[in-house]
Order: sequence, then C-alpha cells, then structure tokens
Amino acid sequence: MSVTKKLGRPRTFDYDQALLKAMAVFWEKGYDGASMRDLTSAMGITGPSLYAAFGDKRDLYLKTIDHYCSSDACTPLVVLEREDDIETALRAFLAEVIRSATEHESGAKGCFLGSSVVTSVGQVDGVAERVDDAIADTEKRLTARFRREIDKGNLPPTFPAEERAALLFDIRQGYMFRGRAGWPRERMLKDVPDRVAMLLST
Amino acid sequence: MSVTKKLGRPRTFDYDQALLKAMAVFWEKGYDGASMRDLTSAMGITGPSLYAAFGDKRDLYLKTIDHYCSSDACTPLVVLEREDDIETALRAFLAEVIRSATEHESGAKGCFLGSSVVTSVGQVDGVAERVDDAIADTEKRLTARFRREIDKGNLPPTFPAEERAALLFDIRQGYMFRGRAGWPRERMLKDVPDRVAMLLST
DNA sequence: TCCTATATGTAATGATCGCTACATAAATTG
DNA sequence: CAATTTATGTAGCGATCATTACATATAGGA
Repeated sequence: MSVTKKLGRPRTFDYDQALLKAMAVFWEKGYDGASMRDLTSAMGITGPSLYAAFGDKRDLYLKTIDHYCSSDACTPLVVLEREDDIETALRAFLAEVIRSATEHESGAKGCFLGSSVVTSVGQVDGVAERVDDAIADTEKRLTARFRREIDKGNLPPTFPAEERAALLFDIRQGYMFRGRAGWPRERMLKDVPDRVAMLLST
Repeated sequence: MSVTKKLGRPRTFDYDQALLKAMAVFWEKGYDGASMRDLTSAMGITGPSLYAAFGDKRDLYLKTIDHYCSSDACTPLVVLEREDDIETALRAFLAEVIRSATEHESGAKGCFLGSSVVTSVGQVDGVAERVDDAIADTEKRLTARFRREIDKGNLPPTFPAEERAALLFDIRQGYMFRGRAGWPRERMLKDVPDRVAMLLST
C-alpha cells in the first residue's frame, strides 16, 4: 500500500475543527437562523472554501449531524455504559444530562439532535431519517444497559428493559427542554432520586 | 355605557382566525423558517394589513404564543383535569398527548411551545419568559391534579406530587419529540400502562 | 521548469428577506 | 355634503440571503 499524497494546494484549515464550529452555530441558531456569514466567520474560512470542502449549506448541516452521531458527542450515554453499578450509573447519567443541558460551551446547550435538529425535520431533506436512526440507536444502547443488569441478576428477568429505556430517553429529553428554557440545574437535580427509584422499580 | 363604534374602514378579515393561521405557519416552519410571504399567503391578507393589525414579524410571533397559552390549546391538560379517576385521567392524558403528537392538522404536530417555540428562546426577545411561564403554569396544574387526589385520600399524604408532575411533563415532552421525528402512535401507546403505574407508584 | 490539480480571496450574482411609501377605498362624524 | 379615520393593494425600498465566476496562490508530478 502506498501513501496517497494529495495533489494541489493543501487546505489551510482543519476540516474536523471547522465542522465542529459549524455544528456549534447550527446548534445555537438552528438551520434557518444560521447564515452563511455566521458559519464562515465562526469556522474562520471564506465562502468558497466552505463550498469546496463541505458542499452547500444543507450538505454542511447533514455533515455536522453525522459527525455528532458518529462521535460519542452524547456524553451521558457514555457515562451510563461505563459505570458498573446500575443505580450509580443512572444517577451519573441524569447528572450528566442536567450538566450538558445547563452548561453552555460556545452557546450550545442541550442535545444537538434533541433540541436543535428536530425542528428542521420537516424542512430539510435527509434530517428525518437521521433523527429517527439516532433515537433508535440511543434507545438500543439504553435497553442494552438494563439488559446487562438483568443478565447479572441484579434485576428480575421480567424487568421491562425496553419501556424503562424509553422512559429514560424521555426524561433526558425533558431536561434538555428545561435547560433550553433557562432552568437552573439545582431545580432539576432535586427530583433525580425519585426518578432513579422509579426507573428501577419492579 | 355606550357601544364604541369603530372609526374608519373596517378590516375585511377575522383577526383571531388570521392569528391562528399565522401560528400554524410558525408551528410548522419555526420563526426563521417562516417568511412574511408564507405568513401573508396563509393568513389571506397582504403585507401592510398584517403590519397594521399585528405589528412586525416578532410582534406577530409573540401574539401567536400568547394566544396559544391563553386559550386551552393544550388539550391533554384539559382532559387530565376533567376526568375524575386519576388512573383513567392519566391514561387519557397520555393518549391525548400521543394523538396530538402524531396527528397533523395543517402540518402542525406536537406542542407549539414544546417543539417549535423553544428553539427560538435565545434568538427572539420575549420568548424566554413566555416559555418559562408556560412550563411553570403547566406544572402547577399537573401538580394540582395530583394534590386533588391526595385530598380525596386516593393517594398517601407523602406522595411526591411535584416530582411526579415534573415527570409527567417530561413524558409529554418525550412523546412530542418522537412525534416530530415521525414515530407511529402504536409504538408510543405500547408503554403507556407501565408509565401510568410508575407515575402512581408509592 | 512547466503542467496539472486543488485551495484561497475578492467581488458580485439573482433571489428573497422584512418592511414601508403612497395612493385609494370604505367606514363614522360633523 | 365634506372631513376624518382606518384598511387595503400595488409597488418597491435597502439589506441580506445562499451561491458562484474569476483570478491568484501553492502544492505534487513530469
């Protein structure tokens, strides 16, 4: 195998880094609200460079979505899967959800898909399938986490893993919504214990 | 008291009806996505008539939000409050949520506030407070419904009404999200029983 | 060194954006 | 009958939208 050297003038910006900047803009302003000027200035490149590297606005938008889905950008999920004890894992998951819903790094709050991309489902072609896939994938991972606990014998075989996974998903969605609306995290953290208990109730 | 007759040429369109049409457009396309041409053509009036009656685009947007909040546009809440038996009420509430999340009358799905307005919180002045008020008001009504049941003696005095109300709110939000993403209602109706049981678990 | 290939910056495209003069039409008031 | 007041429709405002020619710059391959 030979190392494929690229022809022509090399680009002077980092592709992935620029993509992340673009995502932040879409995240904060939405698809329609993000102008090409917003994007180019945030990405630190000019219009033609953007079009050459990413295609038109819609192409760029879909690329940011795909990047968000493929990378483990959804940190709560990672936390849930890593922690062994299920109760601790759930508490950590919700804490991380609340953190990401209230903290604003570069103005982006909540979940890119859940609080920003969703609204463009009917407007931008290609978004609907991606959102649907993302939901399905997330719920599969949540379900797997509960199943793991059933296999370990910590939850009864009759435990409704799928239903509780869906509920966990919706709880996450609710926190994102509240975060967007400007709720302080203390107000959200208050009812975490009750929810964890309910999620594990048999 | 004298009947105040209006001076000048009377308007040839119905104010409230036009406002509803405008809401449908914002609902479907979002604030940025809805152009003045979209709005005027849907409302059946010309630009100057719109500006004379409703102010500029942002004024019109806020008026649609206020109208949605003041009218009992959120039908699930009404159902929950009307039904006496709490378990039946919760089931009916969720069923109505799922119905409104999946049915699309004039292209508008889900909750106007929860699935459309939210995304403009950071973009349009005046939206944030309205969304915050709406959440608070909804949760107050949900909490009151649980409290009513405590007073009747059907739930123990220790029942965490506020926490369960918040959870109910988030569940609602989750269904709205799924509806937006295109999920069929059967898929959502499946886990209603488990959720009702959990909401009432003590 | 010349050729080709890709990237970059300047500047401008037509289209659409939200918004508004302006003249006219239709109502009440005197 | 004016005179006043408000609504309506046409037509167009400057600004911004996404997008692209075009010339220039910088790399590898011959």
